Amino acid sequence: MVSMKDIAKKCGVSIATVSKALNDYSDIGAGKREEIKKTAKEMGYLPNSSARALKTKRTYNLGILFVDEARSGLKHDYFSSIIESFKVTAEERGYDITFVNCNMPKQRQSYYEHCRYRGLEGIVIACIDFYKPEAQELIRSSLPVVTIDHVFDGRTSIVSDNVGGMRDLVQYVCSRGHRKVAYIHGLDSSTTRARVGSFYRTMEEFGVEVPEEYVREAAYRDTAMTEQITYELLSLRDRPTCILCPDDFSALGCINAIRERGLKIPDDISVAGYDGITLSQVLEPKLTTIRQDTVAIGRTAAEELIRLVEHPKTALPDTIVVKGKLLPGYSVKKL
Amino acid sequence: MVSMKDIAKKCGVSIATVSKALNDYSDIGAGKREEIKKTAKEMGYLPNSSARALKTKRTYNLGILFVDEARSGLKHDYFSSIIESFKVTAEERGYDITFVNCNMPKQRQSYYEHCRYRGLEGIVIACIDFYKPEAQELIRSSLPVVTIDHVFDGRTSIVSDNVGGMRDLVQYVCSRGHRKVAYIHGLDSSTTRARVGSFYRTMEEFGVEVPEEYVREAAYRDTAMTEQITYELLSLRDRPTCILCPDDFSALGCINAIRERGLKIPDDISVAGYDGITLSQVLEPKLTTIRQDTVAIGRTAAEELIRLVEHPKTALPDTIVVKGKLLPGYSVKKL
DNA sequence: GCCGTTTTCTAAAACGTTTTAGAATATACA
DNA sequence: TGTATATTCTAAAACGTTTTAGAAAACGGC
Repeated sequence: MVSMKDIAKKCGVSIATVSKALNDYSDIGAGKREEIKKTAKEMGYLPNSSARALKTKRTYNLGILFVDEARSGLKHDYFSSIIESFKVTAEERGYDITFVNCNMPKQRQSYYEHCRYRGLEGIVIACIDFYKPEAQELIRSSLPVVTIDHVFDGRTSIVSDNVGGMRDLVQYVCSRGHRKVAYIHGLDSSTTRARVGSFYRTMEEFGVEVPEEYVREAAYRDTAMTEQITYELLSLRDRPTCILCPDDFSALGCINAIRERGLKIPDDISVAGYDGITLSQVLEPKLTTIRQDTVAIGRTAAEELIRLVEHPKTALPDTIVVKGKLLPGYSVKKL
Repeated sequence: MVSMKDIAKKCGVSIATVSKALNDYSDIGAGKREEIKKTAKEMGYLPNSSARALKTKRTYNLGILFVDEARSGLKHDYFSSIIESFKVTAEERGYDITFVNCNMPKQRQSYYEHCRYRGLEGIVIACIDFYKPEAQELIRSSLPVVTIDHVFDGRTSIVSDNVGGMRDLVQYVCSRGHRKVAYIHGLDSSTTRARVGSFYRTMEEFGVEVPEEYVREAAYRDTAMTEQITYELLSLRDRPTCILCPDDFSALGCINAIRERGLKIPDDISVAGYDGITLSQVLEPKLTTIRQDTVAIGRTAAEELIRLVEHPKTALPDTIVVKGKLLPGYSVKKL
């Protein structure tokens, strides 16, 4: 590997001069600068990021901690879209992205230790069990951290507008005349709590008291559970006219159950999802859902994290809410 | 940040001794070693990977180049599953994963340059336009490279068994009595060519000549195109009894078109996909498809890449074919 | 021709490790 | 007891940068 020393020798100058020339210091004469740059290119010189990092204490490397219990981390459309957007923005700003290791073998380092070891300058955390001690250690650490869809006191977090999203969805459903609305919500999490709360409140605004048996729980993306629960909802004496699902994917289970019973969507019963992933708009009928703005979430997360890294003094921690958008689709009938 | 120097001072030994103690050199007395390790832990010491990399020329960092034209890189279930598996294996072997940057701003580095700069020890390439000059530069470089689903002379590649997979699928379809089988295949690529070739050959083994109008082309995952083409296939005087789709997701377009025409799957017409993503087994009816073994592909890619990195002499480049598995589902009727 | 500036360059230290070569001490053997 | 051999430790160089402090040269003004 050709280093600055080689260039210095070839150009008959000192290493310092090479460094300054390549970094456009005003110190160096224009002629010499160009000559050095030229021979650097000719010799195929590339800077060594390790050496640079060692000296400057800047790695321009961000970490991304992203693993869910189900080991389906990257398969989850919603989160992988966010990551993709985060990556694009970070790279445009000159940062690389490294996964925070979670499967290390011997001498197991904690998340935090691993981040320090690798010199990651900031971490974005998503889709993880935020209450694991290891996660807490990282979140409580002095490293710049941005969390997604989970708020921590004194830290920056980007959250999808679950309250507003669910409000819009319920308002749409109610405005189409539905009053008997069932909600199969996800397992307990801050996201779920926000949506459930917003569901109840908005229904109340429409003067509707939701019967207890209309509100059920199923794991996100678990079609088998939504299918089973849908059967039970359909068997109620007072059957709902519309079923809200935890997310678009699990809505498939609901849809299957409905069709299995020989009912038509939306003629006999209405269905809505949440997320607005590609799938939802390809189903027949198009699913009524809330599109979460994954691009904005990812981009904002990157911008905020980089702000924390580059201006630790002035960057105030904050909770940023990213609005979603109703995709009306055709799965909710006008009564 | 506490460094070896601090530990050395505290323990009253030299830096060299600290280094050796922490790295379990036989040089250091057992007592001293434990004492040093203990105070290192107490002081919250963490090694500095940049310094270590600078000295040892080993970063234990692998790159992953993964971006498709549609910018939907991480959304593609098949590839993101592979990545996930690659990541798990690499991390177990002590390597971290960094994305090879493709959105750098000024002084744009090529993929190759970026890999060198970051000291990535090996690169896995997937889901990219392999013929871009920039990709070629990387593939032809001296860096250890493993490609996925694309074979390059003299390089290691992991490919899904498209020939065998399509053979199994066609054999299954034919064994259920189908002879009029249409195939909507993906856009031209080595993967597509393998599948199309295998399709024709296997049909031939069953003594069937496939009419030209049965073989159509649609972009992968493009439901609008498969939908349109399915309409056309259904309008043929001699309509096929089974339609093979480019992949599971795009099969949705096909299914929608069929239902729109008032036909039932599989009673009136049969459908099959390819990939075996979660979605396929959640559709009603369960989709007949080939499950590509993304876990094995990712794991093998990591193992081979690490082999190339650690044993450059003895690691021969090779093409490794990973078998898939037929998921019969219920979308192909027995005639 | 002298002095003060400006411009252009360099020496050398530093970042935090690893590692080589060798020093110092302890141990074994005769 | 003296010598050969292990054992345990250290000094110092090296990895490839960046940066500080200052040297040398060129320039202007008088």
